[in-house]
Amino acid sequence: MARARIVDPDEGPRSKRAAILEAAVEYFGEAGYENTKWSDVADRVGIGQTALYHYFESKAHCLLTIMRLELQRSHDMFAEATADLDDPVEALRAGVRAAFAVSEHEIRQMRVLQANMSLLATPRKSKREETERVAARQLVQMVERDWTNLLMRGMAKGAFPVRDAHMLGLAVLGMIVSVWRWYRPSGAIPLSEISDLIEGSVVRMVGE
Amino acid sequence: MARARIVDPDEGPRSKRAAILEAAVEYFGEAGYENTKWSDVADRVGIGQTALYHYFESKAHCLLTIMRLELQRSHDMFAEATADLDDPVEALRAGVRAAFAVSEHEIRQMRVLQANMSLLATPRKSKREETERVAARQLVQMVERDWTNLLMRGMAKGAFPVRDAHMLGLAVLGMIVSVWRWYRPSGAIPLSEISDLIEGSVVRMVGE
DNA sequence: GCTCAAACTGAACTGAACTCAGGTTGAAAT
DNA sequence: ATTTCAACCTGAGTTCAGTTCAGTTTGAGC
Repeated sequence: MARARIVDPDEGPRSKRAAILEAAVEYFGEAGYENTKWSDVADRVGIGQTALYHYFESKAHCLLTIMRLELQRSHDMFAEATADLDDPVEALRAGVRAAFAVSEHEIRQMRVLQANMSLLATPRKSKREETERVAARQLVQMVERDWTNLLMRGMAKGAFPVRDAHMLGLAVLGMIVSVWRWYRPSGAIPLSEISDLIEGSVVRMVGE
Repeated sequence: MARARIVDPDEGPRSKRAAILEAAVEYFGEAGYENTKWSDVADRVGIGQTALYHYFESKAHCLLTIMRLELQRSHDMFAEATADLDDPVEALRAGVRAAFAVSEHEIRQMRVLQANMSLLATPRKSKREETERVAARQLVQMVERDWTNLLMRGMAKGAFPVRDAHMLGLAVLGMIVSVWRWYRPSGAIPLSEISDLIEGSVVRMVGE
């Protein structure tokens, strides 16, 4: 399994793919996907609108790519943070902390992902879009399994009371990602405080 | 305060407003707002596309109306469920249970609301849309305050340990509404089980 | 300095949301 | 029973962002 991992295209020396993705994350994250014109992204990068189609099949294809990349990052960060922690409670805490140890650009990317999550539900007409969508969906399930497995491990070890690990995992994950709907770096509350509160809440709701 | 409550227009005897809202909830909820053509809604109701504009200024205006109505409902249900419960823990449990005591139509409406929440962030160009948006935003804050106040009351009474009630309230609310992103009535898990698990989780994370 | 794929472009096309300029209908007042 | 008029509706356009087309330019590597 996990054979379907998309290999991102090798970028030529004058490729603007990375610049497009960055500009798109910024616009989609700040103004919203619907509110940003595809041509705005082109302008920001300094190319004509049609040049975008050299890199992405469509505006949606670009969005789906951003979402997949963010999901890949989330999954990788979780795995790295929890890898060599045997104590389930410590692993749980590390997982939460990793989820909030993010740069401003990554925050925007999270926001884009969360705001457009429902896009992953329905099939796409074009091949490349559908490929990205399916890959993203699989990554969503992987991230869900990351949390579920952690909880199941803890329950098996007797560190957590036995409950429906899948549903509980979804609830934990839901609580964590809900932060990206309202959090803004410019706001009054520092992210570290949010992280601490969520970390404590997760430990309490999973434990006893 | 709360003076800005929108009074929904009196409907004439042959008004199709209710029918449009119902069809729109169904389409937006099942296929997604972006994926449903405004004319699909017209077809379902049995009128020409342009007749829609007699009732709503735009597709977005209809969506915003649906969202506002759902927020109003959520707020009212919470208030009703928790009104005469003095014990903070009991009130908390009642609030969670009320959030999940919903019909299939209301589930779809929740899904529409959650999937398009980010629409409330940026101002709208047209007056009527903006009015709906602002009203919806206020209702969001009211719902947030519902939970926050409940937590603060519990903390003041010594029923819950003192923590940042606003952040905790947002976390609780985030966990609850996250269910509408994945739950489908056709799925294997009955809603009552989800409700029970969330209820327990909320009590544990808020209490100690 | 040649080559050719990568990178780009202006002009045209598409389709869904929306506007316009009226036409129809039926509840209620006369 | 007729009239009235606001509510309700329509077909024919318009608009605009996303996309396609039919090529042209660029520059890294031979």
